[in-house]
Amino acid sequence: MDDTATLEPAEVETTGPVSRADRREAQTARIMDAAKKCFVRSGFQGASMNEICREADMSPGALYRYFPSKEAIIEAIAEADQAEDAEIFEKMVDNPDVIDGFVSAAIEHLVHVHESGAAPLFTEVRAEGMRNEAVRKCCEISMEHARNSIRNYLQAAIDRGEINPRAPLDILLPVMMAIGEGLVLADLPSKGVPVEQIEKLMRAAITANLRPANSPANDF
Amino acid sequence: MDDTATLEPAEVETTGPVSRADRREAQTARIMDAAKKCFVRSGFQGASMNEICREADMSPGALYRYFPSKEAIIEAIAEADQAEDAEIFEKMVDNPDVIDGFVSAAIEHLVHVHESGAAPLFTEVRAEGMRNEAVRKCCEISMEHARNSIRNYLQAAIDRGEINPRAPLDILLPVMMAIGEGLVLADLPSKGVPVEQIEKLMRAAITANLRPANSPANDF
DNA sequence: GTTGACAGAGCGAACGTTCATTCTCATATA
DNA sequence: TATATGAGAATGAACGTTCGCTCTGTCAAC
Repeated sequence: MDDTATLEPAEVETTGPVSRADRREAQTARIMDAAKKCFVRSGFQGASMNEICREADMSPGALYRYFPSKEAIIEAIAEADQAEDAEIFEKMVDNPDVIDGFVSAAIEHLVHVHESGAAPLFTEVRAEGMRNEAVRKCCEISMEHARNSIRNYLQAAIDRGEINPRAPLDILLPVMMAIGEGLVLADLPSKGVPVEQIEKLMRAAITANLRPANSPANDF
Repeated sequence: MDDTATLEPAEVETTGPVSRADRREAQTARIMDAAKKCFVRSGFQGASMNEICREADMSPGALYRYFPSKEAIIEAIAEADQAEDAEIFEKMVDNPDVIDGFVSAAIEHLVHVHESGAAPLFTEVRAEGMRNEAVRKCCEISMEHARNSIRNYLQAAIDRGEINPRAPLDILLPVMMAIGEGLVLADLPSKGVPVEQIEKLMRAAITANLRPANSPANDF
């Protein structure tokens, strides 16, 4: 009836053999995909291993060959989730316009979370991070990674005299990231708010706090 | 050893008797307080009824006289939590300066969540709302309540010609609320960011989007 | 004022179920 | 044959909830 997963040994690619390592990787990914669905549906604690096995079309015995525990699956997902996000803010440095660079990165993140339907998972990871030490660590590391990328980016712009932030970076960064995270978690596009509008308002908010010095006529 | 709760029939107040209804109310509150602690510690699904009973210093049999199920406790807490928040935005209308009114309300909310240590519970409620219909409804109702309060407040200011928002209210409100929620959930004061600084940056962001017409010299 | 029936409150063992995990055994690959 | 992979029944612990019971305070009847 379902059979949604790519499982059959042949037919998927024309290649028949598939090395041991490749199969292991594919199976691991299959479990993580299934687990994500279950976690979104039922939460980390609410999803049972049986539910995940059913979703992955796999027996418990098989699953436990790839992950030693439920906890390990949660951690792997949290890690993958956060690693994905970190990338976005690294591309930011290529944009010479610091405000456009930051806003574009944030919006790209927002669109990515929206389109992949990851907002519930994101929320779940956040909640789990409040009590699960491993998940918290993982979140903090990726957060700090992003924060450092942004900090360097903004500091360079400050040094060039392009912006004159309303507060020291130690204050500004956490606030800007909290604002961004709020916008991402709310998943407004799914509620009918167009991305372009979100971007416009966000840009105004960020501009007001970064205060570009040489900007051609701020219109407010 | 602990005996933290107000349980003893006498001694708490000079009044000895304590009516049946009063005791019921007190016990209900005691259970909800204990449950909150457990939910923060272990999550809605991770906290067991036994854990809650232990925290409330009460047997399961006794607890089930007050709540028919674990689900019912969760709903009661979510409801109380959200009802508390709604109040803050109703007092907002008393402030004639619309930007100050909005920002002050948001900051008051933020401080309240920070001081009551409610951020983890808030996060938990959000996550549970993603899958529990009753909790979702409860969140949406209180959200809409707050949104309506703010909408009326801003619309009046628009009609008076005091502000000229950068976008229609249908767009502006969800964005502003998402920003506010992000700031509340991040609980920045607990990470060393002073409230006054958050307020300053938030005020700039909001001002940039509401665009007060008669404001004496915008400094950006 | 005493008595006795009654209702609400509370207790904690016990229930059936479900959980994460393990074990045993079969199959497929090399 | 040797080894990695898989299935699925089995396991014991923990879960939410229920049950039968006791205790305590209230109040009408006398």
